[in-house]
Amino acid sequence: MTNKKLLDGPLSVKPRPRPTGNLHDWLARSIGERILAGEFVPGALLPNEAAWGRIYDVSRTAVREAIKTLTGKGLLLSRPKIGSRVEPRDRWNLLDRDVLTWHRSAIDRRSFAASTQEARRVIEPGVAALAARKRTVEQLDRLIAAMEAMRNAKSVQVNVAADLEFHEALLQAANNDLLMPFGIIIEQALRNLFDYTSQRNPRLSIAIKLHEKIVHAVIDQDMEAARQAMLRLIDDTDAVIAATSPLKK
Amino acid sequence: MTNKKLLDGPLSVKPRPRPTGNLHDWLARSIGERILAGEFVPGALLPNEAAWGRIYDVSRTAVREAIKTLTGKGLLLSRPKIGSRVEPRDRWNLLDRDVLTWHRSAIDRRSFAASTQEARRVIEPGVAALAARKRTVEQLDRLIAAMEAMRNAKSVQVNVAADLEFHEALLQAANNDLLMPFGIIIEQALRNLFDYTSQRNPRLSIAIKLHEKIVHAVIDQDMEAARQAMLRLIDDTDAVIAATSPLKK
DNA sequence: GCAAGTGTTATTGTATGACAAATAAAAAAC
DNA sequence: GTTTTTTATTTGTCATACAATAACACTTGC
Repeated sequence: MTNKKLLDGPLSVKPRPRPTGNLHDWLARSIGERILAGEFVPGALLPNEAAWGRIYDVSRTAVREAIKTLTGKGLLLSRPKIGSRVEPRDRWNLLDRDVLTWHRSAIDRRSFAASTQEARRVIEPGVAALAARKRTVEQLDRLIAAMEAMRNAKSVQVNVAADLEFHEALLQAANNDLLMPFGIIIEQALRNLFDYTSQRNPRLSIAIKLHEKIVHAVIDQDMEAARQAMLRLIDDTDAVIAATSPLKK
Repeated sequence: MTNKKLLDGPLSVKPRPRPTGNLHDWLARSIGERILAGEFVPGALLPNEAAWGRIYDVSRTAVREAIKTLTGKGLLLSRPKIGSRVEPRDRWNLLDRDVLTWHRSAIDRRSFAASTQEARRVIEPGVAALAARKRTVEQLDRLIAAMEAMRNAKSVQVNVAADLEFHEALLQAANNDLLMPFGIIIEQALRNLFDYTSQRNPRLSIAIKLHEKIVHAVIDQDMEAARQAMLRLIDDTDAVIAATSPLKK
């Protein structure tokens, strides 16, 4: 950091808790978080590259690479003489791992949980039905193994991992590339749920039974049964969330 | 282009049909297409930055920015001393506009149509149901306006645009951010359908009636009716696709 | 006044060269 | 054989210079 041109006045807007790891990654994260937090709304013009460089005391190269990363995620569009403008929300790749993480930390927990559960309710029953129809035997094995791991889990951590693996395996068994990106929502929904309960799930045995119904439907290749079983599982998750205090954190 | 270090031997692997517009955008597209086409499979190591520079006769700067773009889309991961490695497929942001386009041109039309229709069948009925429950009056107005435009359309182009607008409006009316990224699938599905028929849709009047049923269900806030109406619409689209020659192009 | 062209200027785009940091792989030491 | 050290390769970061683009102000001609 031999950047001589430090901001010398009161215009120095932001602190710079200089990080670990790659500079451009960290920059992309910093700027991305600020966009998702609403500091720069869609249509707004960002500070220009040189300004970012001054704000964070980094070279224009690093700034540009960070901006390219964010552009790749659909958050920005840069044009000469104009600058970098925040894209409309419907262009954002909200299912990108990073973007979803920033989004999650920008909104309150409960409404995030509500969105994820709502989205799961739209998609996962159909995924379960597809998996029931199209799964290969290898994919079925993976699902059964995840079920087994869930049943035998001795700790909450192991249980959560098995749960994630179960839903990931189911999604993969649906054999449709275009649905795979949805996995990140399931993952976030379950992690969020885990943050809520944070203890041993009191309904764990119920949850296990519900998962088993899905497995059986997939074994039988019964699309409707799979769909219904998944719906009941999501209902149960909603119940767990509803049972936690709305004021918690 | 004053790059003196041209490849001088028979190792010069690729042509360079130097493009229009931004170099790094074009580079990202070129490399992205090659990845989606399977030239570099997940886990494979890409040529290093300097090599790309030689291959396309561009500076390392441009190469790095292109790679950052692709990394932002989840296709790559770069590490010092290693290089840039193609990420596993489930990390790819397949719902990114660019990535989906590259994917589309990398696989054959029919299987792309099959995937998109299958995905729509999973997602859109639930979206229609959600929209029926949660739409605001403004959102309903937008939906009705799209319906009107569809009814009055004099050309295929206008009809397709209205159709896209209809489904986009419906998706927006579902009021769930996490579902918005799926809009790109619907868009691609409809565009693909248009490429198929490429003429005036012989079932146009049927399609319009099916869309109207959805509108009425959303007006009535009848979730089940909306779901069923959407399912019937997708069935109809499948029928149109099935009616076209499997050998066409 | 106003339309059309013309120049000015702010911003991103591209190139080059240099060095830092990370780390896999090879070499050396034990 | 195992551990440690060195080396080499690749990405990461910086600085600087200039090109390309296009919004905006300005002139010019009518």
